[in-house]
Amino acid sequence: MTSGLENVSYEFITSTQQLIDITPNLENSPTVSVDTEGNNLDPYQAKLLLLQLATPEKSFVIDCTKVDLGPIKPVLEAEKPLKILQNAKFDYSLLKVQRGITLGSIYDTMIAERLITCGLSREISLKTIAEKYLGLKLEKVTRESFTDPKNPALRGKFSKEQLDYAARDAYILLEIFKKQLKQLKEQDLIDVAKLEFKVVSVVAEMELKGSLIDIQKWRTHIKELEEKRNEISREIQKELRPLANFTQVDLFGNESDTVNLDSPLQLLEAFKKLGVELPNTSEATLQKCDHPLAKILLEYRGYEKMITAFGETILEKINPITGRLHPDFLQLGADTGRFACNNPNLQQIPADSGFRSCFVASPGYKLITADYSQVELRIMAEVSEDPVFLEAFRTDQDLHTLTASQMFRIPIDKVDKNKRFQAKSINFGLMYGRGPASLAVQIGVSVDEARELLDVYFKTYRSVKRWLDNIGRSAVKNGYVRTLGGRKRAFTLPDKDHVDYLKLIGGIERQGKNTPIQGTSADITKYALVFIYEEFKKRSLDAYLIHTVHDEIVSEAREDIAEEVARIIEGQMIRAGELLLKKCPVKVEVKVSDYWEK
DNA sequence: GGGCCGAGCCAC
DNA sequence: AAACGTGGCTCGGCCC
Repeated sequence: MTSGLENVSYEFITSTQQLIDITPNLENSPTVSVDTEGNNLDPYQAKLLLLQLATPEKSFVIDCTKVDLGPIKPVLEAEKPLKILQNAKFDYSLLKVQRGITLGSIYDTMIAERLITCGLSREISLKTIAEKYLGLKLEKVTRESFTDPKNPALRGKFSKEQLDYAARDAYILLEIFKKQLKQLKEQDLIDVAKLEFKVVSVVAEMELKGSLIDIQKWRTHIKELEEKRNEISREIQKELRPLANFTQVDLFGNESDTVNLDSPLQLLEAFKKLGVELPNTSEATLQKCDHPLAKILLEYRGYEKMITAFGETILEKINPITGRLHPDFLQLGADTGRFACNNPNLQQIPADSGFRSCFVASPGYKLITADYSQVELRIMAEVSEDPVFLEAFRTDQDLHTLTASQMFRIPIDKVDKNKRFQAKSINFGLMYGRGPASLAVQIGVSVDEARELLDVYFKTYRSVKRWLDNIGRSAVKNGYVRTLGGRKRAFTLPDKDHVDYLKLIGGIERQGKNTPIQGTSADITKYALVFIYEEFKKRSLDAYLIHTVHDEIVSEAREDIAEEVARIIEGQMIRAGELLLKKCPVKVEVKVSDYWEK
C-alpha cells in the first residue's frame, strides 16, 4: 500500500561543492519539491537548518548550517522546474529573509487541497493529505525537535531520524502533486489554482514587508478611550455608592466599596439593590431595561471592548527585528475564497475610530489606500444582467438613490435620506439572502411592510430576483456554486428526513446566493494583488503591498513616486476587475496619505 | 490549568 | 427576539 514511501533514499549534502555537483539533477527535472526546516516560525528570527529538495529521480537534504545555497539560487528562482511545497508561504519567507532566495514558480499542495475540498473539509495538513492520496500514515513529525533550543541541529548536528523525516516530507509531495493535479482538472479548478499559486509569493512578500504603526499615537488613543471609560465607570460608581454595603473582598482580603463592572454576579446584585431584578446582564437584557444605569453600562462595555480588543495586545505583536506588524494572511481563510487574517487580525481594525490613522508610512514614504467602489453590487449587476442595475453603474449614478426612486416611484431629487437608507438596506441585504423579518428590524418597519418593500423591489429588478432564485436552487440541486473566476464552493446536503431539513436548505440557498458575489470579489482582489506586484517588480519601483481587506489594497511607496504608483495601482485593479466583469464597469478609489485612510 | 464553545462585537 | 453572507478576538463559563 505504502510502496516504500516511508523510507526515502536521499543524499545528504554537507559541502558547497557537493551542492554544485547535484545542480544538473535539479535543472533537468520538470518538478522539484521543496521543504525547509528552521528553528522558529518567524522568518526574521529563525535560523535556516535544512533545505530538502526532491526530484522524481533523486532526493537531497542540504545542511544549511554548512552549505552556501548560492549555486542553486538560479534554479530555485527560475520558472522551471515547478516548485512543489506544502504551505509554500512559510518556506518562501524563510528562504527570502535568511538567504535572499525567492521561488520562481509555486505549486502549493495545501492551497490545492483547499480548492479541491472547496468548503467540504478544512483538513489540509500534510498528515491528512498524505493519508488521503498515498494511504500513508505519517508518524508524529519531528518538526518540534528543530525548534527546541537545546536541539543539537542548531549546531549542525542532525539525527538520522530528523534527516529521514525531512527527506520524506519533501519526496511525498511529488506523489501528492500528481494525484491532486488530476482532481484539479476533473473539477475544472486549474485557472483558479494558477491564480492562487501566484498569490502565494505575493502574500509572503506582503507579510514580510508588514505595517508600521505609530506606537505613541496608538497609546494616546487607548488612553483617551480609557479616560472616557473611567469617567463612565466613576459615574456608575457614584450612582451605586449611596446604596452602600457593596463591600467586595478581593483575593488578598482587601475591601472595596466599588462594584466590579466586569462581573455579572456583582452587577446583578447591584441592580437588585436598586430594585431591578434582571435574569442576566446580557446586552439584550440591558437594552430592554429602563433603568438609566443599564444604558451607561452598555456605553462602558463599548469602551472596554475597544480597549481590550485593540489596545496594548496589538502592540505586543510588533516584530522585535523589523519594528513592524507582520500579520498572518490566510489566503483561503474563508470558504468563499476570501482572505482571513490573524496575529493580529488587521482586517477588523475599527474603521471610524482613531485606530486606523495610527497605521503610518515610513519616513519618506506614503501610504496608498485603494478600494473597489461597490464591487459586490457591480458583480450582482454582472451576473444577473439586470438592465436597471447595469444602467445605474454605466452612467455612474448613485445606485441606492436610483433604487429608492424606482421603488417608491418618485423623482431622483425627491429621494430623502430614509428612503435611500431603505433601498440601500435591501440592495445589500439581498446579497446575504436576507428576508423580510431581519430587514424590518433594520429599517424600522413592520414585517408586512418590509415584505411589501421587497415585493416592489423585485418587480423593479426582475432579473436580480431571477438570478438569486436560480443560483439558490442550483446550489441545492448541484451541491455547489462557482465564482466568475472559476472558484468552487460545495455544500453538504442534508438528508431529506433530517429534522431541520428546510432550515438547512435555506442556509445553503443563502450561501449559494452570496458565494458567487463574495467569491468573485475575492477573485478580483487576488488578480489585482498579482498584477500590482508584477508591475512593481517589472518597473523596479520602491513600492510595496502591505495590506488587503477584501475589496481594499494598501501599499507603501516612496514619496516622490507615490502619485505615479497610485495610478499604477488604480490601473491594475481596474484591469483585474475587467478580467471578470465584462458588462458592468469597474470603479476604484485611490488615496495617497501619510496614514491608512478610509 | 488548558481546551472548547457560545456570546458579543470588530471588519467587509 | 426573530431566517443576514464571510471571518477573528476576547471573555466567561464549562469540562476534564
